[in-house]
Amino acid sequence: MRVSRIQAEENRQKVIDVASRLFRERGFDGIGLKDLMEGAGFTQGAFYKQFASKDDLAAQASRRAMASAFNRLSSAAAANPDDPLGAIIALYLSTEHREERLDGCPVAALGSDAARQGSDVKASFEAGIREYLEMLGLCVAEAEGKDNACGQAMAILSTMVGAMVLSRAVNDEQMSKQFLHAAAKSVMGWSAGAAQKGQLR
Amino acid sequence: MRVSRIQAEENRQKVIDVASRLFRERGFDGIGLKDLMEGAGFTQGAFYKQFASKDDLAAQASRRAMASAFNRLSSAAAANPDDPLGAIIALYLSTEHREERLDGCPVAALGSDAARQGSDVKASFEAGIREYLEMLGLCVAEAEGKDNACGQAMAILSTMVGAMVLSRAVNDEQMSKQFLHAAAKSVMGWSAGAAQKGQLR
DNA sequence: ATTATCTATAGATCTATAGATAATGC
DNA sequence: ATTATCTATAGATCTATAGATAATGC
Repeated sequence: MRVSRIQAEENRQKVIDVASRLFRERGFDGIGLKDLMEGAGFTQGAFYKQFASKDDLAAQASRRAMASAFNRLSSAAAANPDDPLGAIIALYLSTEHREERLDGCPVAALGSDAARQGSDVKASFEAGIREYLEMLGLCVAEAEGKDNACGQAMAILSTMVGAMVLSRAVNDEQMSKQFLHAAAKSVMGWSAGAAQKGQLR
Repeated sequence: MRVSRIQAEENRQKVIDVASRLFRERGFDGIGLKDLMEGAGFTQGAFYKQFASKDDLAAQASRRAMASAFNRLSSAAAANPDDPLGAIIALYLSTEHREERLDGCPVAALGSDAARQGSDVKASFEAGIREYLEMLGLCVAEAEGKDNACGQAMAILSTMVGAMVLSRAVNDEQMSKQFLHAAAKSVMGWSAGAAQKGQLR
């Protein structure tokens, strides 16, 4: 039954990966250790040799989820050097992202929950949010000069997170889409695409 | 043990009031029927004569919470007829609101959770969000003409909700405040105060 | 007679721990 | 000898129901 140290570490990583997805889908309180461990292919008994507590896993899974979401946005930006912010906005405020809580932005999927968690989980969110802001700040500075790029990055992120939360909290598909479109239109003003079209604010 | 019909209805309302607060504080999955009923001064056994299920209470409590939050914002707007939007923004994006999940905006406190709930809870959120948008749309139209007031109301609400969620998801007090300030600065552009100062976008 | 609330409980699930098992690592 | 994972279980809690109690409403 015992596996090698290397295998054990791989297994631990597997649990973190699975948890980072299942927490986003069901919430920190919406899934138990049994389902989390079985989702990774283990029994519940193995949990406490891998993690100190459910909170411990929540903090590590949050960090992993934030890093994964950052990489997706960052890749989209890198693939569109002419308008990196436009690419990020289009990806974040898409109906595909809205439908995909499992692999989407953890702030939108778990932000309200995170407020109720301990400081370890919040530290994971904070670290990921700082990465988000750095990325957005660079885009804004590139398009518009670096005057208060940090504040503008915060405003852009707020608008995108809020629009995604709102679009997922209603039944009406039309209203849901309108939130995404209205937010995209609003934050696009900061992008290079808009700047080129003379829509600078 | 039995009480009058009138008293029974008052008791039911009391449970909804208490639940609207406790759900905001602990999340839909973070508090059980026993604590909810005891918070209202009853035992758990009385629950199913008052409500069909926990989901049923969640939907009714969400509606109550949205109505209560709308009233607070609406009152602030009415008390400042010169700049109603400015008053709403100042109240929503305050550190007091951030600290007060229990009585604050349910979208910020439970938005991520609502996405995982059934259509009844989402209907409650949707109805409240429509009230929010109507109020914001009127403010925008008043200050700036009614061209696309609805879309601007959606963008403003998205920015405010997102900033509150973000400000509650991090440990760093400075960063938390910066989200509120950056969002306020961003959405203030739509207010009458800004319009009077020639800061129209 | 009806019923709002109570006490009590069923049956499921939750987090966490204990001890068994079987493979690794020294 | 150590230990990663397993089975099993403790003790708490969850949603929901059943039956008792005592007051209302006819």
